[in-house]
Amino acid sequence: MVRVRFAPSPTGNLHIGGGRTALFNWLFSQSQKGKFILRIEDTDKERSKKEFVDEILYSLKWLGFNWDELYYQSQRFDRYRMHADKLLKAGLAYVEKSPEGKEAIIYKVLPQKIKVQDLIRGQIEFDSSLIKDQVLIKSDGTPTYNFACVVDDAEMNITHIIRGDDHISNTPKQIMLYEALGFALPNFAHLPLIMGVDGGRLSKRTGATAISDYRKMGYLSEALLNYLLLLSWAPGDNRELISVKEAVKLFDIKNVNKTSATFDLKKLDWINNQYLKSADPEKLADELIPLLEAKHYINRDNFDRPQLLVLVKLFQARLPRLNDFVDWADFFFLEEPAIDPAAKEKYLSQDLSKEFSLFAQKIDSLDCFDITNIETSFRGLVAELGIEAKKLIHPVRVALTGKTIGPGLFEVIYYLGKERSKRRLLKWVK
RNA sequence: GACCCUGUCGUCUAGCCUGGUCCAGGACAAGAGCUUUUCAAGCUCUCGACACGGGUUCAAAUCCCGUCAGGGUCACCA
Repeated sequence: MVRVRFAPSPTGNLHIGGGRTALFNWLFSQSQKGKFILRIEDTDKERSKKEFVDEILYSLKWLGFNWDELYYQSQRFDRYRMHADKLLKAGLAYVEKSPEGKEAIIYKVLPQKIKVQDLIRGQIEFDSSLIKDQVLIKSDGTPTYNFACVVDDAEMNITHIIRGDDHISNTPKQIMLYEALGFALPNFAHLPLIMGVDGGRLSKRTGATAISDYRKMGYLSEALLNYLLLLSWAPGDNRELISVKEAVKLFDIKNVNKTSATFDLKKLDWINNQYLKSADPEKLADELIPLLEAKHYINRDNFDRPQLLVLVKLFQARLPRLNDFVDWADFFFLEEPAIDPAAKEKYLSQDLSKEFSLFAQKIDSLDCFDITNIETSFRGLVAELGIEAKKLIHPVRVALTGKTIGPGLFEVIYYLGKERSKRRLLKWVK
């Protein structure tokens, strides 16, 4: 039975790199019909925070990673102590006293060659004479990372350790401890790191790093997962859009790339748009309701849901991020549209009183106010005036929406309604 | 500095294991055009890479060596 674990430290939010590590662990466990174990590495009492634990669990749930078991290292200190004492008794470790008289337990590193068979990188060799003695239990009684990690992975029967590249140099240290403790070695697989656009480590400087921030910005979890997947793995047939569900079937850890990848928001936006296009409008509406409410565009308990669904359908094909809807569709909710100054300059700087009032009259006199009739009357008007349709379409769009971009004009007029459309047009009639 | 990992279009990648079908394919971005209505949507086209140098071979992106470059790690943080 395959057992993998994701072991975040609650000293910060779940970030992109952590999310990606969780993804590959989860993917591997699912593809092997194994177990996915979550272990909170909260041995650092100073830096570990309950709020970060909550944030990490929340983000993992949002991504859809359900765990089979959950452990906290802070509840297992007696296990680490017990194994450290064992090494002490066996003469493989020694005690060192600090000037204040506190005792730490330190593992004595013996010179040897250590070989690791990495599932992604192949064989890696280390010379342990380059590694200094390793602290197992610090003088404050807490275990060090490498020690707690080995004890836990062994006691939790972890079969495959899938983690970031930055842990490669921890691997020989951990292997020595496995052997000293008499534990069987697990398999190792080191994923390439994700870099920021500046080539360095992904950091807040190079963009948001917390998974929850991506949710806040309006990315769908399916899209983020698809993007993260593509960052170091490809199904091999030139496909870019692949769901996690499909990936589970096709995944083979041997096909994971070795090269570190740069996190590129542009492609994430594109993938997100692809998912937004085919997303269920009902679900998108549910996500949007709190955002629209925050802007006071709607009242949660009293708004026209069918109307919102219509708007979602009108916009979803062109949104890079779901949140853009709030700004792009604002003119449906606001009493007066916010006019973009550049758009006004470009399309409303000349006097269109005659054209606007004629069009207002036209739509006012429509017996059947529907998209087809609105377009027919508009086409009739520009024919009468002898002008090109686009000479009037753009100014009308700006007057009604305040923007130069958006869905088709006649749909906008229809959903805005006869009265509001008229009022917004006549506002520009002198 | 030492040790370790990695090096295909600006970015993500396919191909590399099992050399020839690759004057290197796809996607994002960018640029151009089309769309009797805009657009961040759609369609079409264009630009653009095997890090460098040696070697092996009839033949190398693919195998070997070296160089260079980028990254990671060297904590009583995880």
